[in-house]
Parts: sequence; C-alpha cells; structure tokens
Amino acid sequence: MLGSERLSHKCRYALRALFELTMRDTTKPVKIQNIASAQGIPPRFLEVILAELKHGGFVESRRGSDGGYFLARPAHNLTVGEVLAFLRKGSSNRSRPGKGKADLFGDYALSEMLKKVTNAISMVYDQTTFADLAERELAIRNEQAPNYII
Amino acid sequence: MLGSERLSHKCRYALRALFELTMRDTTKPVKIQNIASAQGIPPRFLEVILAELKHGGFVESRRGSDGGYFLARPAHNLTVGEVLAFLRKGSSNRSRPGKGKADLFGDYALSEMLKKVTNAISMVYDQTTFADLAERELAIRNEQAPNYII
DNA sequence: AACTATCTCGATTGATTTAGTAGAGATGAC
DNA sequence: GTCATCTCTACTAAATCAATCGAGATAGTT
Repeated sequence: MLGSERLSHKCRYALRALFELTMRDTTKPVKIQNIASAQGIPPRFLEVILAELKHGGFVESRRGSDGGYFLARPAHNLTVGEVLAFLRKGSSNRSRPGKGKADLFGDYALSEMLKKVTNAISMVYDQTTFADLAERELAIRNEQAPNYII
Repeated sequence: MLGSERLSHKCRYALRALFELTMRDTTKPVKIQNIASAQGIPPRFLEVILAELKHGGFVESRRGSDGGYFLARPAHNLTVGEVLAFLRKGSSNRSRPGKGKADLFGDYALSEMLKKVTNAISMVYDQTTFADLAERELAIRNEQAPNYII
C-alpha cells in the first residue's frame, strides 16, 4: 500500500477551514481566529489560505469589526476536487508545454498509467462535497459513541 | 481535474529504468550508461537509484568490466505499486505516530476520504506490472504508426 | 468623526525535501 | 594486473513549503 495521498498542509488546512464553515452553516461571517483555533491552523497562515480561497470564489468575506469569512455557495455544491484543483494550479504546477516529451521509449505506457491514476483520484475528490463530509463526520461520530450522547 | 499524480523525478527515473530493463529482457547485465542514455536520466543519479532498487530486491547487479544491472524477477511478477511503495518508505514518509490527531472535528470524514483515494491509487499501481507496461507501449506504438512499419 | 476589530496585500524568513554531483574504494572478467 | 564497472558515503544547490510580519484598507460602533 502506498503512503497515503500526499496532501500538503496548506491543502489540508484549506479543506479543514471550508469544512468548519460548512459545519457552522450560519449567515454570520466566521472570524479567522475562530476557524483557526477550532481546526488547529496557524492563524496567520490561515489568512493567506482564505484570501486564496476567496480569489477562487469558494468563500466570501466581510470586513470590519463584525467581519469574517463564509461560504460563497451552498456546501452541497462545493466539491473537494475543485478546491484542490484550484489550489494546485497556483503552485508552479501548470503543464509544462515546451520541454515536453523527448519521446522516450515507455512514455506512452507510463503516461497512460498516470492518467488512470489521475482519473481514479478525481473520481473520489470530484464526487465529494463538503456537505457529504459534514454528514459523514456526524454519522461516524454517532457510530463511535452511540450511548453517550443522549 | 487535478494536476496529474505527482511523481518525483526519482520515482519516474526508477520506473523508466525498470521499464528499460524489462524491454531488454536479456540475460546479460545492462550498464548504467546505457540505461541512462536510453531513458534520459542523469547517469550519476541513476547509480543512486539503482543501488536503492537493488536493496529493495527489484534488481540485481554484476560488477566488473562486463557488469551492469538486470531484473531480479520476471517482469510479470513486478508491479509498479511495490516499487513506488518501497521508494517512498525511504523518504521520511513513514507514518508519524506521535503528534497525531488532535481529534479535530472533521478528522474522521477527511481521513475516510483520503483512504478512499489511497485505495484508488493502489488499485492502479498494484495491478500494473512492468510486463504490462512493455506490452502496452508496443501496442500503442503499433496503433500510432501501423503503416510505416512494414 | 474617531475607534477598533477585522480582512488585505506584499514581502520575507527558515526548514525541509528533492535533485543532482563528487570521489575514493571494491569487484570481477579477461 | 588492469580496466571497466558497480558501491558507498558524503556533499551541495535548487526548489518548495510552511509560516510569519508589518503596514494598510475597510466597515461597523460609539
């Protein structure tokens, strides 16, 4: 078994932040500090991340003393896949157009395999919405401690 | 669609090297230089990689003026998955046992999703042997230029 | 209008990982 | 014995990642 899919801290923080906003499902903006402490994210770093997510159209913000962040769209229309794709577009990850493909023997088979992998990953991420995550989290926690909750 | 699965150069070089050895399917050892130039790999770096692959039991070597590397087992018994798993075990990637899991809200759902992804990736890598790759490469190349080959 | 808590923006730092290099030594075939 | 090769340990350079900082803009509150 391969080491589990390598998500950078930044990506994980971003997902956690969006998850948190999903759970709070409120019309009032949530402050960076609150998201940060609820999800164990360095607050200053979270600022950077949320700003980026805002540019991606995933969250909106309100400034001023009653400000904070909130989801730009309902959680059931927001998939993990689009968030990760957006975050990774930033990081020097864009397809290198030149350079490409000295046409080595093995390129076809190898890139065919990588494509399969990419598709398999997308299959999971693109079909998982934040509403799904929230629902699963609650369901799993209920399974774990069904008796203590009453 | 996510940026295609991020394989490090080292991993890609390793796969290419093994692919090359598969294609040559010979009883004679193949020299680092030959593998390197056939697959566009920095030769000195390939030394490091092949030494590692040898420790993993994927290749064997013969020293001396007629030396080189060859597959330790038949290509149809050698999967991409086990090679990648081995290479990644080296890189500080082992599961951090301590530190773990402040039990944040969302952990269950998130790690459940990551597990699905890991499984999906393994599904591809673990079921692809180097014999498969070699076969696919030849098949694809034949499709591409069916008329020029006669 | 002043105050203040918040988001916004650009720059910077430090740590870690990755990629690649270097050189001396061991080995085996001839 | 000699030569072409693998073997081993270390090192360096570059890139990426994680996080921090400070100054400024904004919008509600008093």
